[in-house]
Amino acid sequence: MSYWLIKSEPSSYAWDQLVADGRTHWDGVRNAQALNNLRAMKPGDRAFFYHSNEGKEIVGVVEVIKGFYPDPADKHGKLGMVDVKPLMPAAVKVGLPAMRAKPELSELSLLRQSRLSVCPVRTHEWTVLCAMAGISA
DNA sequence: GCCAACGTTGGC
DNA sequence: GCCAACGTTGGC
Repeated sequence: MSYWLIKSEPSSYAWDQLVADGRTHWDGVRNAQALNNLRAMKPGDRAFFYHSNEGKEIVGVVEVIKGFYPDPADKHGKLGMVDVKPLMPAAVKVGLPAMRAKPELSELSLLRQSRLSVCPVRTHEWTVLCAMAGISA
């Protein structure tokens, strides 16, 4: 099982919306590197749900319930999506400054490449972040 | 195939 | 609202 972090601006798709929907297609990813990460997602993988721009914090955990499949609207066959469902909210939201303050997270993809919308998370990073969020996932 | 110009993302 | 980082586009 792999771990990830996916970003969304709350003004376009917030955690509460995902909870209300029960599941969603994670599409609209165009960046090549983010798409590569998306392609590597497998059912059962977990991802932090991060609110960018507003909040700038981890607000929950999602589970991948369907691995990468192509976007039928894309004629070039490059774009695609995965399906995710909410797993649990963060008991404590984890903001950027808190993450930066942790030496264990100095290599965190989110902190190193702020514009990458789908980031990998190492196992030890996942563990640290779960502890900070007050959850066990 | 290089690189300048431009667009977008996202933190501040 | 500004700007840094970075991706993309297009002229050469």
